Amino acid sequence: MDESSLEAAFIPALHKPTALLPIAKHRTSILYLVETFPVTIVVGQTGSGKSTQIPQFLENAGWCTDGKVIGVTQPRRVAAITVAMRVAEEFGCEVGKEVGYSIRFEDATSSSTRIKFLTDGMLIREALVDPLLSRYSVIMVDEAHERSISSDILLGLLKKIRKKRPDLRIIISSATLQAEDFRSFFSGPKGEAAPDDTHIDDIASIISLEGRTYPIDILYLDSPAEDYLEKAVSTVFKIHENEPNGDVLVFLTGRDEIEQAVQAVSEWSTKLPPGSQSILPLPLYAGLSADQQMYVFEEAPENFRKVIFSTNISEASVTIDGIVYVVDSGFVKLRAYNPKTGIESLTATPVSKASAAQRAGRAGRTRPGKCFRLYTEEAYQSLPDANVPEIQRSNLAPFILQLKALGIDNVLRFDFLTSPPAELMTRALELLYSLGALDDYAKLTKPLGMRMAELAVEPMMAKTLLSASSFGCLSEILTIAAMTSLGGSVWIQHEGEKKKTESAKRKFSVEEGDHLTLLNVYQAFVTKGRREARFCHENLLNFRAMSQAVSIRAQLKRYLERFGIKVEESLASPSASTANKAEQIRRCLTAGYFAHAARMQPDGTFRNVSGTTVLHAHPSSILFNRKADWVIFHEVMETANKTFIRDITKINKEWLLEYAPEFYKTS
DNA sequence: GAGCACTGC
Repeated sequence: MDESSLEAAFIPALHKPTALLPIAKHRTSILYLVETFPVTIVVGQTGSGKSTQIPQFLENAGWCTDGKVIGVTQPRRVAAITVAMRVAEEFGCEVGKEVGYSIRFEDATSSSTRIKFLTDGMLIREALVDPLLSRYSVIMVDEAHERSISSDILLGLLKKIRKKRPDLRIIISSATLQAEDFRSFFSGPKGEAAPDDTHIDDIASIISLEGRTYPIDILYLDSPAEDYLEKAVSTVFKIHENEPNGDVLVFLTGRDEIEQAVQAVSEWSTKLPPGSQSILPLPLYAGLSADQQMYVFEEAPENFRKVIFSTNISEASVTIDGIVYVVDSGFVKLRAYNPKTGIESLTATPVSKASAAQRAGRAGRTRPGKCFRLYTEEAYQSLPDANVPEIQRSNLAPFILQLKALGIDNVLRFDFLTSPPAELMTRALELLYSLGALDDYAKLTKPLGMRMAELAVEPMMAKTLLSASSFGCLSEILTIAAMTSLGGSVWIQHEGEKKKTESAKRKFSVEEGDHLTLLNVYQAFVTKGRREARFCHENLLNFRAMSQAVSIRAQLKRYLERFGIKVEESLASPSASTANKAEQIRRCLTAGYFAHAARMQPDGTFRNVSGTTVLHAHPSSILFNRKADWVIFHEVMETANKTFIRDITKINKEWLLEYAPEFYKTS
């Protein structure tokens, strides 16, 4: 056979698939770098095997002698569990033996554990007890490019620890774009120590691993879409009509949009000619129950093309097999925090290039795929490289408290990967001061501030809990703290059954507000409902959330007992007990939430104390459309149209002056 | 009279 005939038969592929190189090929170089450099930055995509293989290479190479442990942090609990399970299997041991994991409520480790997977928040907690993290020989921070607050703070701590523990080895796993940021964070800017430019960085090095993805065609719109929701739906139709088999994943921003799109597609798909392949549209967002979420993982019935309309949950947290086409709206809902008002907002924002790449990558996991971006290539070029790190757009109070508890007094000087705006710091310090966690010199108070830092709830609730004994309602406040930390997932909402949910709620409602109502729900669950799923089902309660509340409550109780605070359990429902008990609970809540006070106006809306912000009771509140005067609330959030307050309780104005005279002395 | 993306101790 001559060469020319070969050329005639084969056409070179437009895109070459990335080589399927196993990470094993890099074993020696990784070990060399970890041996030589204090900090190693590993660049590799999902699927490169870095999280599972690198810890095993290190264990094998003797990094666990003398009882030392290799710690691998993950941003999410599920990831810590699943990676630990896979590594344990490859290692040939049970989870919890040589390979284990540690997350809130679950410690699957033992004295024989050598490779330990844990959430980054958990490792920061460990530093409270063991400030130099002396048990660990190597710490690998996985998915550091996501720039969560905890992984950012962890990196700052590790940089500090490294100076006192030169033997500690740090591995940071990152996407390509951010690798250089991490390197210069640990080594200083390139050439800083060498004016002659021949300086070889002796602190941090970067290694790249090939990922295992297939090529993906990226397609842009030639002119901007007026309505990306409409465009998303019509793009799905086009894919269905023109493209070969393969499931579709559509990225939208929220529940509303997703339900609309699912509706539109299912109406349209009934008009498909009989006999042709049909479409199965499915929603996916965090608010769905576990059962409803499971549908997206099931294979579509024969002659159906699965189309999943999803929030950002599928960008990193959830992986669905069989996706060949991705439709990217180009938007995501992001949380922001306004330090001037202390109000969080949640608004649809253009995605970053990093996010867009991650979304597109979801198409190429099993075979070559296509990504339809519902924006122009020009618009893509103007997107920011990465999202603004969480630390620059969040309420920092809980983290300042943790840093202080770790002995870092001068938080303004803390070495942040990216510094938070000064206003955010000031706001957090002011709040902590007003709660009594910090003294006039911004030092952590003892025991109050120290205990607030140790409790796994946000500062205002921590203050409430630590005040509860003196109000004689600790048992009740423990329950309320657990229930509010569920973040509104107590009730199950089925589509088109809003009325049913409302009447289910009414059964437990307490006139004074949401906190006492939540207390009522919990007490009914553990007594009448015997903590069973059936009770939840009958009352439209979220069983998973209620069980979670039981665990959180138990954990908080253990903390308090460790502080020497006695918890006297009482299971009387607030309505059945004296009115005095309910009042004590409301007073106690005021002692922690005085900064979240508002007063109802004649028009039914609320104003904050300074009168500057119009607040609306969230429709999920018992006080929605009811009359009230002064209230305190757990949470405030701004959406596109309105600013809502959630978990609201009626109080007396005098209590504010009684429990926060400093805070309210001018008003 | 109307709605919150995601994660964590």
